[in-house]
Amino acid sequence: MHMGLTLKIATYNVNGVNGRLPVLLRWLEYAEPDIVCLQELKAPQDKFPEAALLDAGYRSIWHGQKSWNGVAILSRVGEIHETRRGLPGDPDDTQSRYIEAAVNGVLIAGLYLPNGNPRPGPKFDFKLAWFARLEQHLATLISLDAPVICMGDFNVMPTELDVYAPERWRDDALFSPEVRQAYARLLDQGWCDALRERHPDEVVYTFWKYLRHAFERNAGLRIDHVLLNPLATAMLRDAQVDTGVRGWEKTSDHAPVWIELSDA
DNA sequence: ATGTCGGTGTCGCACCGA
Repeated sequence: MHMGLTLKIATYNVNGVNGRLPVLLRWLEYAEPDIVCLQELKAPQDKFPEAALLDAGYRSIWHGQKSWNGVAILSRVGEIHETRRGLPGDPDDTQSRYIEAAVNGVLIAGLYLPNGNPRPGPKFDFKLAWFARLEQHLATLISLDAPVICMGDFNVMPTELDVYAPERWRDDALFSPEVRQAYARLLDQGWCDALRERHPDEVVYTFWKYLRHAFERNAGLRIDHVLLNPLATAMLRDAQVDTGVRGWEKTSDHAPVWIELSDA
């Protein structure tokens, strides 16, 4: 990162990048993020709206997949130097859930962690295995001599404060002890949960189901997270959720989350 | 259990995953 620079970096689970394109473009214009990670593209590799995003001022790299998953990194502040797509450790994992790139002197890791329901079951086992691979990989990134930002839909509520009705989520794959412990181990590695760092005691949600007017009732969850290595943590100036976006027409069930980093 | 989306397949309504 260059001296005197401020970067606004965001993550947004769009829940279908093509069905959601008008909302995505509207949010980019409204929020003016410099770097963005997207999840749940739900688009094959050749159906990503590269041209529309270029028109909006963003270049992109993406890892698409038919029907499900899919992650992307957008930048309006220079080239995106891809360093990795897919987590190491399982050659049989074909799901597009991880993408990583160097942009403007910072390393960006964008991820979409498996949902894992129903628990118990093979999907839950896959979630734990994926989490273990993430843990291993992030251990290799935390001490890099550059700010590292690992962000996305983790499908984990880290604490009771992050769930509108904790008792109803006890057995769910998003709130199970194994998964919360895995998230806590990332923090133990030294990663800083940026949103919680800036809002220690506040109820902050990033996701509300479409069902039963969850947003209107603020029956939400905090499952989209921004993790910072120590160098990035020292530059953290702000972290917020664009909650209003969740109230827009034809919106995603997630709201965008962003941070501001500055070396000034 | 509830009930709401996008994407996909087979064709105008079913299913799946979330």
